[in-house]
Amino acid sequence: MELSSPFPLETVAIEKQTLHDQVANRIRDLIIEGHLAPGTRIDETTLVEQLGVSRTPFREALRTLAAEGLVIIRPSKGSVVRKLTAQDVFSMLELLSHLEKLAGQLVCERASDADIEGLLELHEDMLKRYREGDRLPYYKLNQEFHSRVSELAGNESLREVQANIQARLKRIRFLGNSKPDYWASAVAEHEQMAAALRKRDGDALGRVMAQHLMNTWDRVKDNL
Amino acid sequence: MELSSPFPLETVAIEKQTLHDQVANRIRDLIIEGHLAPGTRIDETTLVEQLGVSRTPFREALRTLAAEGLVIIRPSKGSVVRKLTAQDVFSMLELLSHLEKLAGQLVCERASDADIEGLLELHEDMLKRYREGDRLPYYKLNQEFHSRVSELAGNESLREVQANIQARLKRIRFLGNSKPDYWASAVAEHEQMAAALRKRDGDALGRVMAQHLMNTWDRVKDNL
DNA sequence: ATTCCTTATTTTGTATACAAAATATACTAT
DNA sequence: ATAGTATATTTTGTATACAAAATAAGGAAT
Repeated sequence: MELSSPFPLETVAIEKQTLHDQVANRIRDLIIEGHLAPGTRIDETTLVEQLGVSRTPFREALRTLAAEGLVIIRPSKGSVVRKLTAQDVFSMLELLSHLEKLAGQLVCERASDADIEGLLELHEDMLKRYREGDRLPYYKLNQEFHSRVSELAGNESLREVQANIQARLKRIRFLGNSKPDYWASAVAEHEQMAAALRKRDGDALGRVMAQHLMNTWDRVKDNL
Repeated sequence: MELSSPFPLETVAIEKQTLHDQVANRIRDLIIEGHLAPGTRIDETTLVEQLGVSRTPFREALRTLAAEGLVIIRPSKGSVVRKLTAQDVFSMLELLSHLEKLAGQLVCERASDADIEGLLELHEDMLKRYREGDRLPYYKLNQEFHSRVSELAGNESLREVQANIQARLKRIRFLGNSKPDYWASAVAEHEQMAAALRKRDGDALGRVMAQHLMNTWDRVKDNL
């Protein structure tokens, strides 16, 4: 018999998905993809029916989403999809810009050459999508790029927080790319990021990423 | 009949605490105050009995705490109080140092004179506690000081994230003040913060606060 | 009609009951 | 004894049932 893996099994095994996890993921997607619009009341009875689960896992899932800030639970009065005010969005983008600035600096210090290479490939993919006008794939690659930078910064807490804020902003950011000239300037900023990455110039990368996010605010603020 | 208050009632009314909220708060305190030690398995049956609630609100509370990062839920295998590795703590302190740096900068730009004054009073209280050797009150005022700075930075997202990380680190940080010389240097750093606050020198304040947290790491790392 | 109050209906909150999974125990074979 | 397997027990996950609160509907008085 072969020698078994040096890692204990549980770290390798695919994590079992409990029902409430699945439900949380499902509702999260519904919110992020806009099928449950901000401000919408979350009707337990119908949603539970549509998902084919009982209220128990459903309500547990709601608590998770509430802690993530996607949903507001008003005691005895039902839950609603959190509606972001302009101020909410600004505060998130301001914070995110500082977080990604930090991530940009750290990634240049800490990531391996291969990882940087991977980021640059991602960037090339984005460019291709841009040139071909494929908005949705571009958008997804863009999310992936920002997530990956945070991940490769080598600070798990930073990664978590970035992921959470990015999730909350997903819909908003999509709007920001909806006008062509906005898209063009976003792409130009990403070019600068790539250049800084190639030089592993953390300060430059951080600066561009921060700027990128404050520009996102400018692109987005009038839609709120 | 009198004219009613100009504010709608719900904004004034005390928020109704549902059972799962109370339970979440209760368990959170138990964890933070060390009555539920890191790594401890959370036994639903006994805990539910002690709290005198049924499993439903208890489990909902657990999901909240899990999302906050205080508890780990292992599907079908029970929950445990999250145990922080040295790396976890480092990543939190590194992130927190950047967050509070930002908070320090912003508070100098955005807070009112009265608010700054309030912070300085808090600082004086801390000094008094230090001189009298009252460790626990000092500790609480210290937490309050850092929270207040984040609050007065005028960015709600920043405040939330700071509060979350501070909560996770509460126990750890207490350790950091346990040795007298550590305490002394922490107080010295706070003196610098106060000086910067008086001058509304955001850069200086940010620098000291960031440094303060990286020093916390040095004070704490050997106890992990 | 409009306002107020009363009574239904729906919706939410919590407890309990049942099912499924994991863990512990006891037994058998070697 | 020990390893392995089968069975019992505990623990977790989910569904349902009941209670309490909020909302909606209906009707009486102005």
